[in-house]
Amino acid sequence: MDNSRRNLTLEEIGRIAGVSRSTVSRVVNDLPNVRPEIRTLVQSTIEKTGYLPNQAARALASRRTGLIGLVMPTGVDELFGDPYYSALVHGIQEGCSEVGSVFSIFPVYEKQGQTTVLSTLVAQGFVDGVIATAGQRSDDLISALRDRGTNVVVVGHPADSRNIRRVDVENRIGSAMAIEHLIGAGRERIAFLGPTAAHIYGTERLDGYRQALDSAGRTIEAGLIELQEPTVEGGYRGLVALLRHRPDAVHVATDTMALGALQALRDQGRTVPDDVAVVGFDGLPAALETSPSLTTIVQPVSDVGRTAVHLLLDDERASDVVILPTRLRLGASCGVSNPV
Amino acid sequence: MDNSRRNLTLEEIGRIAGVSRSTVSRVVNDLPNVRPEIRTLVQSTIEKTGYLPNQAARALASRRTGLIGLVMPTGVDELFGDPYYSALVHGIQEGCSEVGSVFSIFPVYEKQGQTTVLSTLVAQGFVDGVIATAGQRSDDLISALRDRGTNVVVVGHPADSRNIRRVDVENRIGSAMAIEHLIGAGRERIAFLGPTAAHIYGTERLDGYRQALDSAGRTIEAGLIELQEPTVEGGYRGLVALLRHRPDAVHVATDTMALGALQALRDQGRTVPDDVAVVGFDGLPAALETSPSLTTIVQPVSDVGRTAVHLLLDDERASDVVILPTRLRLGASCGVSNPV
DNA sequence: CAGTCGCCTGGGAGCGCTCCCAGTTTTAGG
DNA sequence: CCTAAAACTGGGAGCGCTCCCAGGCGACTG
Repeated sequence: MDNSRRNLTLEEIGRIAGVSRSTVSRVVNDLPNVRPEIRTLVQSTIEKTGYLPNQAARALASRRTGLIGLVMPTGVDELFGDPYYSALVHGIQEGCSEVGSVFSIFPVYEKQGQTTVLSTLVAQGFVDGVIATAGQRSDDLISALRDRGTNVVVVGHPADSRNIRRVDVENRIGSAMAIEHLIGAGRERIAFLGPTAAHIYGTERLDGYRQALDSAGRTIEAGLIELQEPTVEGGYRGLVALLRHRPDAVHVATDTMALGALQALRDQGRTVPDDVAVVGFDGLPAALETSPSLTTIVQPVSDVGRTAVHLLLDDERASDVVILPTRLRLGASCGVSNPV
Repeated sequence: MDNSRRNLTLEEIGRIAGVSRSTVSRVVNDLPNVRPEIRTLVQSTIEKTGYLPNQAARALASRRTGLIGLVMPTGVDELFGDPYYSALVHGIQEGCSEVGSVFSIFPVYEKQGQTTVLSTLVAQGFVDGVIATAGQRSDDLISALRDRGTNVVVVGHPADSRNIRRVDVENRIGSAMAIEHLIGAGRERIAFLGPTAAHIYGTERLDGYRQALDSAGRTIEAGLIELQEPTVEGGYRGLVALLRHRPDAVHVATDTMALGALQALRDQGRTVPDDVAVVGFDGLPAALETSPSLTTIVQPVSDVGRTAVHLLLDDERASDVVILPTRLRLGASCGVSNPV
């Protein structure tokens, strides 16, 4: 391999191999209509010269870059450490390699006009499309991208979801499953502990809770519903508040909160699942390591990432919203023995 | 703002404003030689039309993209959760906004030929330059990038550092400071607990330990040197092993290992700093929250990131290697009262 | 009032690629 | 062996921008 500074062009490779720019282009892009021996010849001169196509020129001519961006309006501090994002990134990565794109994370800080900076970059030519996660801080950005005509797919449910393609999970059905499971386990006073109303997924999960109780003919007791920040601390506080209303089960709408809730139950001398059964939501890895292990509603985070990539690159626009199913994963925290 | 699908071009903006493509370009790029009233006029039509320059065309013509990439050959799982990376990313982000570049993280998985994929992307036109962190897994990649002629700056010390611009910290001097501090505190049997030899920074820190003891006229006892994986567990194991040689102080060469070491000391019934003084290395946030709080050698991670960006974009190539100083931060784990 | 300089302005010439079409060669068919 | 179709090949015409140069114009000089 030649380590020359300057990069060669298609034209030059063609000159060396004794063919035209077009033929070299066909070989590089693996297109048909090249005689096998010519193809081999060209391939070997590409190899020999260490030629790499210029992405800028390619992007300009073809109007595609082969780059997909994940914008993260959450600070990097949150990103680093949240297992949800880790799984999501994995899924996106997988999806990208399936479609032959490259994947890159654009961390966005909220300082002055960063949103502007971002849409500038993203809007024109840098990327083929953008995946963004819904959340209070990103919703403005998402709307801005949509209004700019940027190819964007949202993970989750932004406040303004008009005209936005998105991938989400069955929040409502998932939480309903959790409640049905607890009812099936003979629980009478089932509480809900979830994130504040600012988080749309939380509202959806609360809806599922309400619907499931309703369908079972139970009354919904306001005191058995507690909303807190979706953090470990929020879970702890929320559970302490709930205990005053003597629940015998609680559906904690995020596993992170469930971690706090389990700790609170321990500190308050309640045993899980005997005194209080717990069912989480999310299916984070940490939920497998609690004691007792957490029964939870698993969302297919990795599939969400993969699906987002495909949706982003799907020209046919088969569907604008894809909702992926959630499933119940039994642990020991709900008082039901593991399935066969 | 007009949300038309198709993006306008410089030429079209010019036509609307009644000026030429060149003048619009001057306004967009904030170049001189435009009459103020014309500038205002053009700016307002740009505003009105929502025009954004095409980055691909710009990159092709100017040979610059304004994008800086951080390649992460460590799996995303490691990345997510390592506070070192979090600080580094912050620093790079800062540096980028200082020079007006955009910053993007390229996660690289080690699957088949990902290295190839990466250098393809990175080598041509996508980015102006790449920042890579040194480490066993990334060293091949770094060499490959260098050989391709990619503009690259390495953070840390790769195995093969010939012809590579890099930013590093004073590992040797830092550890020497730690030892001098412990000597000054009256410690007699000072141990070293660091990462295995595969980690070059660890070797440098061990060198600092040796030099400082040497300068103080002390003998170096092989049993007081212990190398383990640079994890919390490694720190725990390493400290347990060291205790057989009755140290009254230990310099743990990474704060992560120090976390494990402190736990081990606690489990073994030793008090810190009375029985064993501890000085760490890195200055991670977690070191502030241990009990007792960890005295440690702080490396300016954020500055490392900023410096890397400037080095990457520095045409003059003022210097090829920048070594940033480390400093001692006093905690309670070394048995010296806090400074005034 | 001519000459010079500076500030502006417009347009040509690419950057290296893709896309498309017109040619040329090969292959198959009659 | 001729012809039609298929397979292959080369080059023109951009993609939208930057860079550079030539020219226009007003202001200042002597």
